[in-house]
Amino acid sequence: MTLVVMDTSSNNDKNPMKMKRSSPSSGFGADQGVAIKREKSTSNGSSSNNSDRKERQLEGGVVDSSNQNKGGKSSSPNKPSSPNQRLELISFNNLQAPKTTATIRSSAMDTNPNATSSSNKKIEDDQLVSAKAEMSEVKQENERLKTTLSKVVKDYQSLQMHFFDIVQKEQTKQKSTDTTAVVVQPASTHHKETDEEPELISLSLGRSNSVELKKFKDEKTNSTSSKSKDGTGNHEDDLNKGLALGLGCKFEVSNHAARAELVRSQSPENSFEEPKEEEVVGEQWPPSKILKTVRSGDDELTQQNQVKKARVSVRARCDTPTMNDGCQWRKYGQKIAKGNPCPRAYYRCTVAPACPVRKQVQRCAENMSILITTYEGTHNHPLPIAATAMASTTSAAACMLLSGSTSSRPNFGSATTGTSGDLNGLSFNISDNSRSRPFYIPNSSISSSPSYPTITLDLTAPPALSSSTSASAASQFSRLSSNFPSTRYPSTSLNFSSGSESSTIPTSWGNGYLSYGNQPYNKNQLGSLNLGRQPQENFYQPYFQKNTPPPPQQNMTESIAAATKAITSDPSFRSALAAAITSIVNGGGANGNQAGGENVGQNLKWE
DNA sequence: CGGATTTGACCCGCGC
DNA sequence: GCGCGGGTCAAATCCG
Repeated sequence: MTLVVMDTSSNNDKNPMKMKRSSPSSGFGADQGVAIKREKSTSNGSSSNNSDRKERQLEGGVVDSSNQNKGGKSSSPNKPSSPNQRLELISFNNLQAPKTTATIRSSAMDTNPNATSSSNKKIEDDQLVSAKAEMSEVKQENERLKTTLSKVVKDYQSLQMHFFDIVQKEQTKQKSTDTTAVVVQPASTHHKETDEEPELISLSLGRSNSVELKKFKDEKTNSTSSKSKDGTGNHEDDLNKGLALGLGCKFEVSNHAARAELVRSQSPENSFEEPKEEEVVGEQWPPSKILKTVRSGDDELTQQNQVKKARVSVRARCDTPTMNDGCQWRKYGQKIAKGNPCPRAYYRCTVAPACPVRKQVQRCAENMSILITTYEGTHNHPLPIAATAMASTTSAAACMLLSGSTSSRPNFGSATTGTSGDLNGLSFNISDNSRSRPFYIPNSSISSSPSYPTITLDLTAPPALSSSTSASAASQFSRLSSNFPSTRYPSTSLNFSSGSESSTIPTSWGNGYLSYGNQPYNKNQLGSLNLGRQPQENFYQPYFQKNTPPPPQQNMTESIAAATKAITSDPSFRSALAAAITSIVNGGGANGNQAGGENVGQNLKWE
C-alpha cells in the first residue's frame, strides 16, 4: 500500500509533465501546465511570435484551454492515468481492498529480513486471516446491500407502473369526456397549469415534488390491490409519469392532444429497465428520434432545423481551462467574441474522425471562474464511459429544449415562468422563457448566440445557496438575464445548483482526476444504481448502436426521461443526483443509471 | 516525426 | 451591397 502511494506521489511531484499529458485537452493540471509552459518558452530563448502570444495570453489572465495544455498529446480526459487513481479505485472496491492490503502486507513481509521468526509469521498469518475474514464480511455486506437495493428498485418500478396505469386510465377517461374544462383527475392540476402556462417544462428534483409523490402515494394507497400487470404497454407511461413521480419531474404539455400524442408515441422499449434506451438517449444528442416525433409537417421541418443547431451550454465554476467531460477534443479555432474579452475556443470531438460534435469553451466575462461550455452536435460513435454523463445530460437537455421550442406557446407573463423544485438544496429547473427574457449569460456570446436555441445547465450557484430554493435560482437567472434581448430561439436554463456542491462540483469536474479520493461514496452509489444491469467491461460502451435503431416514435417525454435519467436514476432524488454529480466530478462522468455499471467497470479498469 | 495547438484568413449569415 | 460577427480552415508552429 505504502509502496503504491509513494510511487504515486513521486510520480506527481517529480513528473508534472506526465500528469499534464495524462490530462488532455480538457485541461487537467492546468496550473502545472502553465508553469511548465512558461518555463519552456522562456528557457528556449528562441521563442517565436507564437510563444510571445502565448505569454501574453497567459499573463492576461484570459487563458485559453489549449494554451495550458499545449503539447498534451492524446486527449483522454477520462483516463486518470495516475496510479493514485488506481489506488483510490481499488480502495473503493469493497471486495478488493482487503485483498490488496493483504497482498501488500505479505509481500512486504517477505522482503523483510526481520520477519523470519515464527512468532512474527504467526502474527502475519493472523493478519492475513483477519483480512480475509474482513473481506468476506464486506463481500456479504455488499451482497446484502445489492439485494436490498434491487428490491427497492423493483418496488419502485412496480409502483411506478401502477401509478402510470392509473393516470393513463384517468387520462383516457378524461379524453372521452373532455368537452368540459372541468377535469378531476390525479394529474389534473398539471393539466390546468398547463392550460394556463403551456410549454412549461419542469424537471424538478426538489421538494415541490413531494406533492407529486404524495399524489403518487395516495394513488397507491387507494388502489394497492389493482397492480398493473401490463409489463409492456405502459412503459412509455412509466417513463413519462415516472418522471413526474419518482424522479420528480413535472412534465407539462400545452394541450391534452399533445399529451396524448406523447403517451401514444412512446415505445415500450423505453422503460427504465431498458439499457438500450440509455444508449440511445445518451448518444443521440439532438436525437434523430426527436425528428420523428413531431406532430405536423411544419413542426417537423422546424424541429429538424433546430435539432441540428440545438446547443447545450453548461456553466460551471471551473479553475481549469476546460471541463473534463470525458470526451476527446481537438482545438481547431479560437476567437475573441464580441462582448467578452475571454477568447472562445472551438473544439471538435476526436473520438471518431467524423464525429460532428463540437464544443465551445469560454470563460464568463463577469466571473472568470465560471466556465461556459457549449456543446453542439451528436456523437456518431461509441463514447468513452466518462463522457456518457455529460453527453446524456446535454443530449437530454437539448431534447427538452427542442421539444419545448417547437410547439406553440403563449406569452408568459414573467421572466421566470418555469417551475422548479428543491430537494434539500438540490434544485433542477427548467425555465422556458422563449417569449420572455431569455436566461442568457451576460457577456457570454456562447450562450447568447442568437442563431441557435440554447439550453443552459447552470452549475454555478453560490455556496450561500446551500438550500437554494427555486426562487433563488430563478432570481439568479433573472439577474443574469436582465440585460439581454430576446432572441429568435428560446433559451432554457437548467439549474443543477446545489449550494454545498455547486461550488465544488465544477471545479472537481475540471480536475476530475483529482477527485477520486475525495468522495468515496461515489463508487457505492454508482454501483448501487446499476444493480439491474450488468457492468460492462468494455471501456467503451455501446453507446451508439446503429444496429439497434431507436424506436421510431420517441418524443419529448423520453427526452425528459433521458434528462432525468441522465441526472437521476434512483428513487431517491438526492442520492441519485449526487451520484450523477459525483460521477461527473470523478471524471468518470457516467451517471448512475446511464453508465454507472459501465462506470464501475471502467473505474476498475482505469489505470 | 507525428500529433496537437495557434492564429490569420476566409466563408457565411444577418442586419442595416 | 456592405459591414459586422461568428464559425471554420489550414499553414505554421510547438511539443514530446
